[in-house]
Amino acid sequence: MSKRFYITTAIDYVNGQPHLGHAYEKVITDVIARARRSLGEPVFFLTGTDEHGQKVQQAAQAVGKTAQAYCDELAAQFQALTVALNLSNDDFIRTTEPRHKAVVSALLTKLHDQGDLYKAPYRGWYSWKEETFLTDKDRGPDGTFAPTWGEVTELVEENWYFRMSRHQGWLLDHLEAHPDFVQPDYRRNEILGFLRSVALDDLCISRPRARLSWGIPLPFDPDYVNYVWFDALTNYFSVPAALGDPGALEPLGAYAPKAEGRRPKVEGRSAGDEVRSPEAEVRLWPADVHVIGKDIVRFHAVYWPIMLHAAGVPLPHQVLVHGWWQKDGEKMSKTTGNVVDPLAVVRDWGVDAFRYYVVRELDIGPDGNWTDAGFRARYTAELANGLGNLVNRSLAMLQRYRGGIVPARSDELATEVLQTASRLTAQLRAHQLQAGLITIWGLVNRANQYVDQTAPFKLAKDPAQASRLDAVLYNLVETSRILAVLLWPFLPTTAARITQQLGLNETPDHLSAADWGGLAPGHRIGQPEPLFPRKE
RNA sequence: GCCAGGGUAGCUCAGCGGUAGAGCAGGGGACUCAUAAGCCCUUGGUCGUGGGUUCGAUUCCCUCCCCUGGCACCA
Repeated sequence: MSKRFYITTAIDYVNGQPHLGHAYEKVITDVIARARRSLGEPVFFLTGTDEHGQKVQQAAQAVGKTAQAYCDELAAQFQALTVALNLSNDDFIRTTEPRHKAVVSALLTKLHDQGDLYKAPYRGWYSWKEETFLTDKDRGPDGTFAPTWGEVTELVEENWYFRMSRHQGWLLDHLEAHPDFVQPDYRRNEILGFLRSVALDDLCISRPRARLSWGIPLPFDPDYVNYVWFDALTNYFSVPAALGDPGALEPLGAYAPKAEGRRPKVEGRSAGDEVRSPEAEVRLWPADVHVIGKDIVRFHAVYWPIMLHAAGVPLPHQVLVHGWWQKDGEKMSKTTGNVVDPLAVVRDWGVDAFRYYVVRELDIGPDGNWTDAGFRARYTAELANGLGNLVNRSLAMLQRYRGGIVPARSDELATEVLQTASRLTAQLRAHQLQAGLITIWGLVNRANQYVDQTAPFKLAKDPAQASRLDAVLYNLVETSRILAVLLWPFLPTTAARITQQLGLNETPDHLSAADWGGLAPGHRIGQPEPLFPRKE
């Protein structure tokens, strides 16, 4: 089997509840994943949680739980989010899983044996209360540390470092040679600017176990655990390796852990069945797209490629960087309460309304602004009155005038529909999701216009116009069918409902079905039902 | 402080040498299949400021102001 299109989200740190930012990143990743499947490519979509580290250890302690129990609870919440958002992820990685830890250890052992890691002392100001080193940024205006830090003393601590700095020139060359490696371009330019102007330091990759126990031990020095980088970033690589992907195991050579042979287990999903077939050989690495937020660009565009390069592992093809959401023009903050709870929106408006709004409102890259009024406006105008009403009036007229029986084929809208599908295909390949929705709605609007121009409700009153009415009705229901196919990556539930109302059994999950003439004359459609009920 | 991007209709943005466009919002109209939805028409702008180049600048150049992002520094 050929290599799958392998796409990942960032893994979420389990120090709080899932919020809009988490949900947004997962939705756009899911749309890309579904789009590639719809285009006929095998896909592997990975998401998960980042569970080690001091904050987790402290948070667990604060509520009197073990770190593991605390992580289990929060991981369950993030897994519930993937279900609520109707994500088609093929696996869900938790960094506390043995399959992940084994790969992290293998990678580090290889680097250690190669001499890419070294131990060195670190001297700094340490807050015993907060259990962290402070920097000059933490000093007050008078040069002292604020009392909130508690006792602060100068401390010397040995730690392990990764020889990152020596790869700076190589990375710069790589970025210059691969314009797609970081997208959008302005993010790439920022990284290029950074690499040209700043000398990279080596990366501190450990914490003494005495100070931080909740982490993956360094395989060559049991007094230390991993600090962030090789733990969190490696998740993208550890899943393919654990699944036995030769593309991931071969670079590790003798260091490779034994593959579990376990196939990804994600319950209750419909998409990507072929991906989960147990016989299929898993070929994922290198990853095609890492979807991340702008706050972690440097880790993914600098640290991660250098880590992989040093280990002799092929690099992912692209880091795709999205922006952040504001609420009503202001930063979302728990303390002020101006937050958007994605689960509440899904509950009140439906998962597809949520998916639609976030993809339609914000292009991948810039920051966006969530307003409840804007959400409501798009829901009403574009989903209910646009798409929903079109499908509803089209099916209702076929039921009323032709008893729900599809008439003879007519190709009046065929050209426009195929042009839409063609344009959308190109946009999906380019990850232009917002543009894709605009393209689809161009067809929605055209079809609504077509109803008024052809006025089937007038034709129905004149028996002499029967064949003309047939033609118009065919164009409308066939357009509705193809809309379901086009919408699938974005609004899978809605797409399935349209197909179902059309009385079809298949799932509209392949763009190849967007070919004109798929509805057979004589087919009996089902009953129309509003897709997006108007709210009050 | 340095680098990049941006300031165009009430809102979100496109245009980038020949005195401006889209969507939404606002106004009007004809219709009735439909979730009182949809369709058609339409009012809105001295294109951030001040200069310059040009026959002519929103469009090119310079100054300044403001916003956003990145980096650095200080705290």
